[in-house]
Amino acid sequence: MRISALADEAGLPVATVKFYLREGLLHPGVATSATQATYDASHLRRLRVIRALTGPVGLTVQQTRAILGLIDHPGDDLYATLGRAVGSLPPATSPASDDDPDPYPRARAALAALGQVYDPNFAAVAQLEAALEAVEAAGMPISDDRLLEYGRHVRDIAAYDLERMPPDPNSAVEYTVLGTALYEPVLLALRRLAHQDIAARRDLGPGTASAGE
Amino acid sequence: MRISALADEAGLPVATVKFYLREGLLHPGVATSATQATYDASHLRRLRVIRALTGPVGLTVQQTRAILGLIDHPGDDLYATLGRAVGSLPPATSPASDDDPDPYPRARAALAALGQVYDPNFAAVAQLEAALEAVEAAGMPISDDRLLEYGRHVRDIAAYDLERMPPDPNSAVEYTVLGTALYEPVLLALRRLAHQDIAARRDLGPGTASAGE
DNA sequence: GTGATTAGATAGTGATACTCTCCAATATTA
DNA sequence: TAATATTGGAGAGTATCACTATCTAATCAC
Repeated sequence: MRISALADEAGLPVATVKFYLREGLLHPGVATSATQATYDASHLRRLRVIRALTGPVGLTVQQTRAILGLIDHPGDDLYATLGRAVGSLPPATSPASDDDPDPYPRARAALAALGQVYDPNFAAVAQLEAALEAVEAAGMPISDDRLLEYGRHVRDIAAYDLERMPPDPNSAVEYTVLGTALYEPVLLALRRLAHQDIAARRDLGPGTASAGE
Repeated sequence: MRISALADEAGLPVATVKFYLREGLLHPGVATSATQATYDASHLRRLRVIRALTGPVGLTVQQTRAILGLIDHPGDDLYATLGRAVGSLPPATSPASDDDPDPYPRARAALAALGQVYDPNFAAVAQLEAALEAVEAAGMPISDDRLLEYGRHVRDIAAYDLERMPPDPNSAVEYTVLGTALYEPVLLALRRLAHQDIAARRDLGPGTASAGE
């Protein structure tokens, strides 16, 4: 398969495929001469993953490269690989300064309330802190009750995810890393649809709301 | 309060505040002369919302303007306003062509399985379709079982959200629109943390995984 | 009255994700 | 075999975005 056929199959301009090659997102084809290389199904598959990550998931090329790198060269520790994967996902957070004794107070409190491990080195902790800061600053702080409710459901979802991890180590990394990233848009779309569905069923006009938090 | 004081309080450069004024994200202050205007707490509050939306939520200035516009000028129908809000949120989707009899087959099937209303005009339906297409293309299709599991939990979360809607119509719109957008990063961070927590508890190395889906 | 500040407008910047152009070498086809 | 098309590779160009900087005339604070 030559580059034009590959681009056609993937539904992309040849220039874009070349761009991904240059950026190291797509592995090179097998060169058959100075001006020719052949590509196979693995390239097509990779292009589809790239488009999924840069599209609905909304990753930049840099972030996509980081995620793909983890899949291609997983460490021997899935827990650590998962941590690195989350660190490559948006929203990007800056590392906390070393001399701050309690860099993520909101996240720490939240995780304590949920009975979960608090590891300040995990990127998602910084992401949670930033998210909690933002909702607070925007005047819509999250009550403990809401946090517990969200946490409980989300934990069930995560448990479901991990129960279905494939046994093969390489597949496990790919499943976990891609699953974390790819299923997020699905989850958000489902939540938005559930809001709509419930609102529709209650036939809520602006004056027919119920009690506050 | 003058613009420099406002910028200081919000922790932003004056140039950025001016930019938001120009872009119509921030309402103008009260002009006291040709070269002076005063700003108040409402401006500070608005700046915090803007930063929350453009930061962790990851909206562009355009999308932020659309969301703020909905809060400032809500229609008299919360259901429709919610629809417009979701349409302004990423990921952006292009409208389906009118002559396509079934533009969102995956989303339609998913909603049918969940027993929820299918409304092809709702933006989240297109978003769900795009997300499902992407996971499929990436080689990690979602099983019906997983969809049901996600849908069930997410629906409970949405029900919790709507139960706590404030009674006042204007507050209800703000709560619903901002709540949809602002709580999403929290939810995603919690899911990532739950993955980590469960992985840590099981002390999962690469070889210690369980059964596949 | 003098130096700082402001509103408002215009232009510049740096990052990002492509997209285009060009070239010499090679492949395909008539 | 000759004409035409395609390719790999490299470089430059483009469009968008979210600021950021500069400038000017007016006004403020001391």
